[in-house]
Amino acid sequence: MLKWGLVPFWAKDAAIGARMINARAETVAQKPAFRQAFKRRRCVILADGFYEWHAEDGRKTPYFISLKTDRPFAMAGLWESWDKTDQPPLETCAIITTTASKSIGKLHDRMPVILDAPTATDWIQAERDPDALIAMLKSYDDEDIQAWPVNRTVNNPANQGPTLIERAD
DNA sequence: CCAGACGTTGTT
DNA sequence: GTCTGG
DNA sequence: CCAGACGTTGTT
DNA sequence: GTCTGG
Repeated sequence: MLKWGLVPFWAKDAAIGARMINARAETVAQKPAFRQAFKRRRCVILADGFYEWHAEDGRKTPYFISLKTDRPFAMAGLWESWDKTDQPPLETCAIITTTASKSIGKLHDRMPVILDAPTATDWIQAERDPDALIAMLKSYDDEDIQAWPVNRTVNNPANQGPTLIERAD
């Protein structure tokens, strides 16, 4: 079970993971925290949607973003194993972000990298040319994405359940 | 040379 | 572990 | 990102 | 107002 928040293998303290939730596609191959995972430990994180917050009238309105097919999809990720304690290794992951597609860009300037099924398979192959990997990290086709506002109860991560993704206006 | 950072804009 | 900044 | 704390052992 | 924790 991967925990979100990538803890680099060299970290002295697992707390660094809290700041390693996302990795930018533009720099993931260079950054010390991610580049080794980029070479050897790529993964996909499956979801049926994600949230972005849109600043409007001094408030941040959360939006639920998903595929028009309502099917789950793969997000490009990296994982690490951190083995600096007596405990079993801590396995963690990060989600790669890229420039928002045109429609999502109205809400927020970044979005997770969504991979279609064949590309997801490519992404997790052991040996890949770094340039080919980077080329996979594009924003997803706007035509296939839908978004709608949801209730602000989603702002508290303790809140769970299907009502969080119901449309609210 | 050593000290300090190592990342992104998010909720796991 | 490796790079950057001082 | 938002929610919640924010501090010390105390008297303007 | 700003920082920390989740």
